[in-house]
Amino acid sequence: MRIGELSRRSGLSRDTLRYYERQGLIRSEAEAGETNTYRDYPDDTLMTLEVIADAQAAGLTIADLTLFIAGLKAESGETFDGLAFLDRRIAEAEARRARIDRFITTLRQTRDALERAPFD
Amino acid sequence: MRIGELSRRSGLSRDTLRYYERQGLIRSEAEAGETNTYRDYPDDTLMTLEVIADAQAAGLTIADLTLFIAGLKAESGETFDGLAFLDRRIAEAEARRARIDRFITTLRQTRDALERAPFD
DNA sequence: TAAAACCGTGGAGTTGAGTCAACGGTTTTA
DNA sequence: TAAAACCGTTGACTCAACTCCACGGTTTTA
Repeated sequence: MRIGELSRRSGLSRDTLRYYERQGLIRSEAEAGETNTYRDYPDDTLMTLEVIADAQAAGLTIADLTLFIAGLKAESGETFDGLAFLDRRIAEAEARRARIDRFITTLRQTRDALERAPFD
Repeated sequence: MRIGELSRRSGLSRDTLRYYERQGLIRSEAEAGETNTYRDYPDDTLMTLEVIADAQAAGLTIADLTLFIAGLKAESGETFDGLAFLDRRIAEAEARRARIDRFITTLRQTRDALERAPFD
């Protein structure tokens, strides 16, 4: 699919998609047998973009993600300690989730207090 | 407590603390009866800083937090729709939480796959 | 009491993640 | 077939959240 369609379906701007591609997060090929230079994205790019959004919510930077993607497909064994990397990210994501949970509790308490005493 | 101690105990730099104060997130008084111009933070600032960190994990910007704090203490009733603001933030925080959960699942699956096939 | 450790201000610089503008080529549509 | 709608690149710009630096005053410590 071309960038315009991917943009519509993902909700991300064309600039953002090209930016992600420059950073190595997604890939495209030149459209087959065309004279133009238009990008052609495979359908599963939409799923990749969802994972990217999830990872960002969990606090990973784009550089982290690049490393992650590069590491996972680097079959070169020793250059990247995948397990350690993953364990670290899991712990960080869980810590962030705990913070969010705490904040949701704070918000709910505030909300309830405000609802009970609207004219303070 | 002075800024150096607050910095040590919170893990935030002195510059960050002064930045937060400029943004209205925390407050200090001049040290009582001193000739200097040193900031003096109340002990509960540490708790405030925890809430700020939680809120940031939940995706709020510092501007959001400033608004939030200002809104809650503005007894001026009409200028700020506290309930709507809170409901919106709760929904956003929950959405972010769901993304993180999904990402943790992804990470765990990746980790398990890597552990089972370490020499791919 | 001098050195070391703190603190203050003002302002410039950095980083991450986009976003925008200008300019020109390509497809699609009326 | 011309206008509208796309697409490409390059490079500058923005914005949030810090971070650093220079310079000078204050406290604490050896």
